[in-house]
Amino acid sequence: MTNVIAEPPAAAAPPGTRQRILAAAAPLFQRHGTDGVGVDAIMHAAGLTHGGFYAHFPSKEALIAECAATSLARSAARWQRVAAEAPAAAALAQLVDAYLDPRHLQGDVPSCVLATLGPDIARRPAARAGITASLRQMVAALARCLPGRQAARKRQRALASLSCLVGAVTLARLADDPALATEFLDAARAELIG
Amino acid sequence: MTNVIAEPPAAAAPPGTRQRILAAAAPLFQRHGTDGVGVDAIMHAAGLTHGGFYAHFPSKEALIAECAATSLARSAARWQRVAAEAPAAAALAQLVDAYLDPRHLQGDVPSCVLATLGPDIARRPAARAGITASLRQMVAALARCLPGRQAARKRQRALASLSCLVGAVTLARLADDPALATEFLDAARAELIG
DNA sequence: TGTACATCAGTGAACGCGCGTTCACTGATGTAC
DNA sequence: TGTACATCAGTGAACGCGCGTTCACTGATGTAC
Repeated sequence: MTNVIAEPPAAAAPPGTRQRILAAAAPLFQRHGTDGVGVDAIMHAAGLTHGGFYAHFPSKEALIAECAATSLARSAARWQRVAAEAPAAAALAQLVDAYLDPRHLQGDVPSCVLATLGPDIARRPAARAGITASLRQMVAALARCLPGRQAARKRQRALASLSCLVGAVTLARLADDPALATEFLDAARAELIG
Repeated sequence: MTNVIAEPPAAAAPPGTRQRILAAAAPLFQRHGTDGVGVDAIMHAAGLTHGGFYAHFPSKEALIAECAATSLARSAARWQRVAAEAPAAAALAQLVDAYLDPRHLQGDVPSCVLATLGPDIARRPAARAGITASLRQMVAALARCLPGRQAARKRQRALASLSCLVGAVTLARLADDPALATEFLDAARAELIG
């Protein structure tokens, strides 16, 4: 520590393993919460032992941040693609239907991090900073799909629509009754795509 | 343990202390997450030492469940009161404005557990079971405030409106930029009360 | 009124456990000669 | 082609710490006589 010359970073690991850890962590965090899974369980799910974790990430906190960021970035990229390629109404229907897919309520299909880890991410500065750009992209993509003439009005509706989507999945996961859960999803869909 | 005769339950504590623990725990859970605060910190905030906790609650899990349940029950009762007493449009405006109050974004004013602890509660069966009745009451109260003739349509809009409220606060807390956060709150307000 | 005793909410030391993190080591891979 | 060596991703034992929980104890309160 007295040596001023910067040491080389901890040996570069092959990119494949890093991605495997991220891929293993994402669904575990979603299902159990970020505090509900340990580094041990994540590495085990990736087919490795826990000791090797720190060759790929400086801390669990960093993994959480990167996990949230890449997960939402992937969603944002897909939204942008759909919004750019499909006609507005069809694109909107496609995004909304995918987001409100009832299979997200079971554990088997990974859902959106905003609805499954939102408040958790909000409390972690690094994670929060890492997702905001994607959040903007998703709003912009939604705005492009919405009807209306004024850009400001479209943006406003996009912000409210995204809120409705995230809230509906949050509440559907919260309701201790499958019928009520489905009602939340159906009501949001009806509100957003008539 | 070999004695079959049931022992009396752990000495009944005065009701005041129990409420103090609940009142101390609620804002801490909201700010730091349920895994981010220990029994020690909660009892300290209530002006007690951690050892006494188990005279009032069987476990931290039980405290979390009761905390979420009573917090949302209080909200539900207020919504029902407002919906019953004020004219529909005024009641809606009052509920929406209170819910989207930007002061909830700072830590000082307690916010709604749905937006601050939603996914966390959803993962805990006891907590989830304890809030569902209040969730229904809030939907019913909102439905009474919304314009429309058919009850089914009003209920549908109430479900979507609650989703929009919860999602807007979740996203506003998530956005790493105060301007974007305010946009989410304002857009939801505009969507719900023109 | 005064004394002895029972009650019991709250105390704080102690427990076992699991977590995040570190680190000396292994063993497979590939390069130098 | 074969041997010796360097590299380094991954291993797994070990660490310190904080957490949820337990429990023997304290000391204030109130009741019995």
